[in-house]
Amino acid sequence: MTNLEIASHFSELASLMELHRENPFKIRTYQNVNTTLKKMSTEVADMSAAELAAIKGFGAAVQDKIRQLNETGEMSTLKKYQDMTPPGIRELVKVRGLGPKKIRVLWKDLGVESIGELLYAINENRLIELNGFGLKTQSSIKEKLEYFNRQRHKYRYASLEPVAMEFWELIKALTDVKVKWSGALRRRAQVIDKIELVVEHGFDNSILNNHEIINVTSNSAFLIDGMYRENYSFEIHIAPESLYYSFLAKMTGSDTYSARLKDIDSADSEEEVFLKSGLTFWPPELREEIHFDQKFDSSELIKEQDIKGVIHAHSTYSDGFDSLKALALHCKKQGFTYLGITDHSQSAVYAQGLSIESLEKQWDEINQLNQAISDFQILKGIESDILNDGSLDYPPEVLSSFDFIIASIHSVLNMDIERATSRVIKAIENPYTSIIGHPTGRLLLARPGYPLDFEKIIDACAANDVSIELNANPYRLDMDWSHIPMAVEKGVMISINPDAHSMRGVEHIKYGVLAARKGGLYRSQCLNTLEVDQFLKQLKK
DNA sequence: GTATGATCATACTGCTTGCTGGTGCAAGC
Repeated sequence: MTNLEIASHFSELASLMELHRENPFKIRTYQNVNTTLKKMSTEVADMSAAELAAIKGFGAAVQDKIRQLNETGEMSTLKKYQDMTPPGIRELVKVRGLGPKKIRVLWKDLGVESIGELLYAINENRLIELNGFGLKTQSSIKEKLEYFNRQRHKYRYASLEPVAMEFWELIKALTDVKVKWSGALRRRAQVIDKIELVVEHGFDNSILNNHEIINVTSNSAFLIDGMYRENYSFEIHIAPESLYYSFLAKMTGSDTYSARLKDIDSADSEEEVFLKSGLTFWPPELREEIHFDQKFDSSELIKEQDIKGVIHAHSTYSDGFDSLKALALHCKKQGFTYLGITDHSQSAVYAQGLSIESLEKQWDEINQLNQAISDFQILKGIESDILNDGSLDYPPEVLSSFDFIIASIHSVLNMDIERATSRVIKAIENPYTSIIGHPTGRLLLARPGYPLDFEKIIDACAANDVSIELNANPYRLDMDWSHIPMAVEKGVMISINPDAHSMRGVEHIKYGVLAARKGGLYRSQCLNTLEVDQFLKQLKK
């Protein structure tokens, strides 16, 4: 079992125990196990018993539960709490903004046992009779449930990618004809609802019947759809004879885009289809509406290997899993030439944000490491919280000591568009701000983020020489790729940042690069494709 | 349930916000 899978078991256990009012310290322990597992760079399945026992917060009971998961795929304690909780209530626990205390009241006092029943009760105005509930709480719960329902049965690209790869390999092994990804998956959309494949004419659609992990729900001469491994929808489109590449190109692009492509008989490649349709060939990720009439030089598009520096990473000084030294050595080994370390600032108490004293300690260590590690540089950065009024949370004399500053919002995420926009603009106008971090605060499929007037944000960045982060964490991918053309047009540089909380987190850069390519970003428009000297020079411009 | 300092007992990120009910609490980061 992977760390992420194990982590989700502990996270569910903690939530269910909270719902059943168990010992809060046990709950805290399981929540900590969840966060630790998500940050770790080594799979616990590959670790020895002694190595597992050495991890802080992993005592005998936790080790035992991990062992059980790895050996049987199940955890008996979790099973016990699952059996005590109706399935609909277990689903409610996953809705953001609705905590265990409120859910318990809804379940025990109102008798609600599912999302559907809860929405019905809200429509009958029945929540306001409950203790601790009022009209505002009722309508905010309704909003959150509706958002949750809209996002159901969708996947973030990073979580679907390995499954889609596995499915593609499985189909390829069953047939001799050509098979390729298509649709939103091939366009590398950040949120996707199904795996789509295009297969060449001649595909024998009976081979999927009675397959143990593929469940076909409808099967015609042109389209097969069904479920893979119980919870992944798929569609297999069968190309008409001699039109494989035309069909593939059409099934990959968005609707309006595909309408411009012609049926080219017996084409040997997608490039030929584009050429004979009178269009420039674009890689799949760019085949979206908003690029319709734009011109791109696809050889200039950013690639993963163009990124020179790892910007935005957390170490054990705040809430990261790995030490500063381990992170730096890892980045060097991966071929990067610099690391911009950005632990949390002092007001981020929940993430052990750095006091001024801890900052000085970190700077001493950075100086020593920079002496010791050759051909590599660690830059002194910080992810400074943007406070409610838009100010940063260190005094100017401290802010001026950093090599660069990422300013991000981590609290009060519910401002309206005017207040949120002016808050961010004030942070952009701060003379010490270099980069605006995860600008909208969204979490894909979980939280929409606060509303922002993005044009004003981009204008303010252009006026103040501030770059915008494309946070590469697959849950964020924030800024959204669709805003990249506007930023680029106004000369604002984009920094593709992993927001790494461990060595492994550095890998997320690849998802940021995919999103940046969707936005049509060239390597010259990306801040951290610059070598370290140019990077620093660009900041000081 | 775990870590720590002393052998069983004790402490465990903390602050802000907004809602509800007239001060306390849930939820979020």
